[in-house]
Amino acid sequence: MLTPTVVSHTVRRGNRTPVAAPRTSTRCSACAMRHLCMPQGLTLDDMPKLEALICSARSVRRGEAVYRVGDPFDNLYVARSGSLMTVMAHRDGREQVTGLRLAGDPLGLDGISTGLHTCSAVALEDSSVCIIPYSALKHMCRETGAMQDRLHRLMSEQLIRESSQMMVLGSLSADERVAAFLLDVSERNGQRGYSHAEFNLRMTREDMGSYLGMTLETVSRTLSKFQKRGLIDAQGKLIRIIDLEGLRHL
Amino acid sequence: MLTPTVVSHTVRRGNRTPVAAPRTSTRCSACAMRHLCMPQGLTLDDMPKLEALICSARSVRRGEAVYRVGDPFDNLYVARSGSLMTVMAHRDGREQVTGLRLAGDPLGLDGISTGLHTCSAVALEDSSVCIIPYSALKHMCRETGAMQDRLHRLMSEQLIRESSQMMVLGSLSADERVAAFLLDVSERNGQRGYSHAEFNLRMTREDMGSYLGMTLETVSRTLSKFQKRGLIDAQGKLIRIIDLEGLRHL
DNA sequence: CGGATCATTGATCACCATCAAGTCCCGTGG
DNA sequence: CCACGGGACTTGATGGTGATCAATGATCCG
Repeated sequence: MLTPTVVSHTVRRGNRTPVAAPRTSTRCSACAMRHLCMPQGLTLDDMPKLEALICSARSVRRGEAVYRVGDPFDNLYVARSGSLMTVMAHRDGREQVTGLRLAGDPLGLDGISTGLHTCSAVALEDSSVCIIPYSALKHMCRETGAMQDRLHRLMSEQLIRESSQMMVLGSLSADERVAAFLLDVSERNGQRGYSHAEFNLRMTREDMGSYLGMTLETVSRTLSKFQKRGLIDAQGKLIRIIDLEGLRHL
Repeated sequence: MLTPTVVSHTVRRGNRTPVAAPRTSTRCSACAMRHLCMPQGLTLDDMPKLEALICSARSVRRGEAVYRVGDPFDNLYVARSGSLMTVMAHRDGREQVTGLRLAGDPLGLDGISTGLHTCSAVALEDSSVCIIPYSALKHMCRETGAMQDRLHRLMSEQLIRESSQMMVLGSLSADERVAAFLLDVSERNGQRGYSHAEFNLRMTREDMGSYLGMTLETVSRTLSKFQKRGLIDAQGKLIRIIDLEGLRHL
């Protein structure tokens, strides 16, 4: 179902991306803190502890991986700017996109159970991620209940997100899948203070197809169909949702 | 894609199951402890704390739900005997099986993020589950690192399990899906000390189809095909795997 | 501009859903 | 005990959705 050309997501972005991209690494306590902790209301007393969590940032160029399948797990990450996707592989080499991560979304939680990453996280555009050493985070969770809550919630949210995607893949038609995907991205964009109606989807049609369990041709055809029906306006990766309700009703 | 008859999993089991089944509730510290904690090696010092985690058991009859979509989340559960499935619903009422839980598997982790359960957990046969109050567990995780590790690992394992299922749904053919499912059940059965080769699959063909994103007819046909090829021997719900390698190679 | 990737659209075909019988199995009641 | 009834399962026939193959057009970036 997936074409062999998907096999290496780092390479296929073309020769533009050098194998070893420069990694700027700067202190960035405020960043992960805001996303990982603040929303749930830490007390002022917690702030010093919070500062103790060593947290740096890292840039990833388009097509580059934050981590790959099989890499040892030491850190969690939080997308800070840009967007990334997670990719998983079968034994036989077939790959599938398993998730889209926007700013504020966590990355790497899957590595906790075995100590190895079971998927790769690839940047869809030049992005940056916050690095959160897992051991430090664990330590902090034992001191600060709010942090513990926040981590549990993050994991649980991720579980729900994946269950929902299982439903998309298991019971929706091609049209419904594409619509559901657009609505999901729209909503998440809105939650981040951007437009519900217009966004730049950095994934290729092939990535979308892989994520939605269909071929790139069907994705393209479906988007064209939606456009003809006046549901969306798609100019390549730039997508504008015209009739939100129409999309919701199929 | 899913027939309307799936809508109510509790009712459809027939009139045999009374609406309100009796719930035996007994102390059962040892049970959840063993599954949730012991494997990761708690020290002897931890045992008293462990005992403090109030944990009781509950019986669920075939077709009955441990919890339902929308129920308030207070407890985690661990399947103790029998087997259960998790079921999720769309807005429009369509339902899909999202997971199969055997003895030792956790239930309810999805409820942490919102405080409400987002799926239902329905018993596939008369079963029992351990009840673990989440607040007590949280408290204990802050005292005992081993417990914290264990909980994180459970959640992470669940994430991996769901990602894998996303791959099954997104990139495998009908034959491959059924084979993957049989191999998964076989392996998990083996891990529990039962036979790799022979097991009683309590799900109906419809449940399997729902879980695998296909119709019950296709499930049935696929199993028949496997039988003709000498890969398995299926007598209704009793399934014996004859050629494990054959299944692995498609 | 030139080369490669990405996207669109068309034509054909295969897989699997759907519809439809008919059988098996089990629990219940006559 | 056997007949009955209903759900579960199997199997067949047919059609539709989406995959596949193919060719062209758009876009991006060096």
